[in-house]
This record gives sequence, structure tokens and C-alpha cells, in this order.
Amino acid sequence: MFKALGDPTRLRIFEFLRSCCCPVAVGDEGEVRPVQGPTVGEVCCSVLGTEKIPSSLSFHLKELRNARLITMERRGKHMICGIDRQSLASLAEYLTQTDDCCA
Amino acid sequence: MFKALGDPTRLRIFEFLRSCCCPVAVGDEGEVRPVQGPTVGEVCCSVLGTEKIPSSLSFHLKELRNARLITMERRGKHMICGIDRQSLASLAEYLTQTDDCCA
DNA sequence: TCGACAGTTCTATATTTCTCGAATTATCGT
DNA sequence: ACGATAATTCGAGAAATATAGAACTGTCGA
Repeated sequence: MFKALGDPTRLRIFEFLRSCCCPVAVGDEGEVRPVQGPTVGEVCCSVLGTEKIPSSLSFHLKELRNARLITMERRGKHMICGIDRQSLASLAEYLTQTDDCCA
Repeated sequence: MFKALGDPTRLRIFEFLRSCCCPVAVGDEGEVRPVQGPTVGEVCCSVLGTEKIPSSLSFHLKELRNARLITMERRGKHMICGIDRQSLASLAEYLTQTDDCCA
């Protein structure tokens, strides 16, 4: 996870996704459902500023996915990206944990 | 910070330091003071399993120090290492922050 | 002040990681 | 089934990072 976030490009992707991927929303009939995140192409425009999708974005998304920091799922022709907030929470917990000796 | 923790050797150094660097202790007269952490040589023995101090350890310690994850201070011939728990806390906070849109 | 100990810095090499373009897979609309 | 769009995979070259050894700096004790 640290290595994944350690790359500047990936950190930008991460921050972008976090800024536009609300975890849940209220649907038409009052139900709570996951909000649709941006597609890979949209991430590309925002983060890399390019119209066409370069392979390097795919590479970075794969790294983030392997690190379980983001999620991706296919919806038709597009891949929808999201943040894995659960992994994030456990990483934050890891950082602040104090060991036994410090009790 | 993420890049610093992204290297396996540095993560081991970090975990070792966290396991043996209590943030504070109560002094003889009831005052709270920083506890003395291990020396660079001790870190080296534990993490690299080597008696003599290789230059690579110095290199990694510098990276961790630049990232403000650890602290070092000279005490006589030795350099004492410690964890910067404040930076750690703010990094953890960064990870769990949710952006405005998700309010 | 000299020698020994504790770490750091420097330089070169090795390794890993990133980037770019071309070919490939997957899905949709017709 | 075909063409177009969306994204991934592959391979080679470029760039960044890590490692190892030698020389250097700083501190203590005799």
C-alpha cells in the first residue's frame, strides 16, 4: 500500500478518486446505494490531462488495485473506479497503533 | 512519507523502531520525558542482522528522517533513533479524511 | 593527540520502476 | 458479424532507487 501511494502519479489518482467517489448515496426510493465513480477515461482526463487513455494509467490503476486501495468494476464498455475506504481505514489504524511496550 | 514507507527495508526499520521506542516515560520526579530509543548500531543488528553498520542503513535512515517519520539525535558517540508519532498521526488523519462532497 | 568506535558521505554498479507505442481483449450498437 | 469505443497487456528503452565498498567526520578515552 505504501509503495502504491508512494508514486506521485498514483497519489494524484488516489486523491482525485477520493474527491469524487462518495461512498454511498440515497437512491430514488430512499435506499442507500454505492455512488457511481468516474470511468478510467475520466480519471485519465483529470489526472493526466490527456484525451486518449495511455497504458501508463492502466499500469498505475493496477498497482492501486493490487494494493487494495481502489476498486474497479465493469459497467458496459466502461470501467468504474472507486476508493476502498475499508482498506484505507485499516491502513490508518496500522499507522497509529502503539506496541505493547508502550501501554 | 508513503515513498519512504514503501521500501521493504525501511518498513522493517520503522516497525522495529515503533516496537521499541516508547513515546514517553515518567521520570524520577514524576515528569514525563521522551524515552531513549535504540542506537543506529542496534537498529542495524536487529533489522539487517549485521554487526557492522553498512552505509545502506544510513541511507534508509536519512530517507525516513527526511520524510519526518523518525527522529535522530546524537548522544555521545551514538545516534539515538525514535519515532515521530505526531507525523504519523497526521498521516493517518490524511488517509481517513473524506472530502466535502461526501458530507 | 592518537587510536578506536559510531555513523555518514561519496561514487559506481545493479536493480527496480516508470513510460511509451503497438498489438490485444472486451463490449456495445447496427 | 463488423466496426467503433474503452481499456489492458506486452516489450523495449529510460529514469529513478537501492546496494556495496572506500574514504571521511565526529566523539570519546587513554
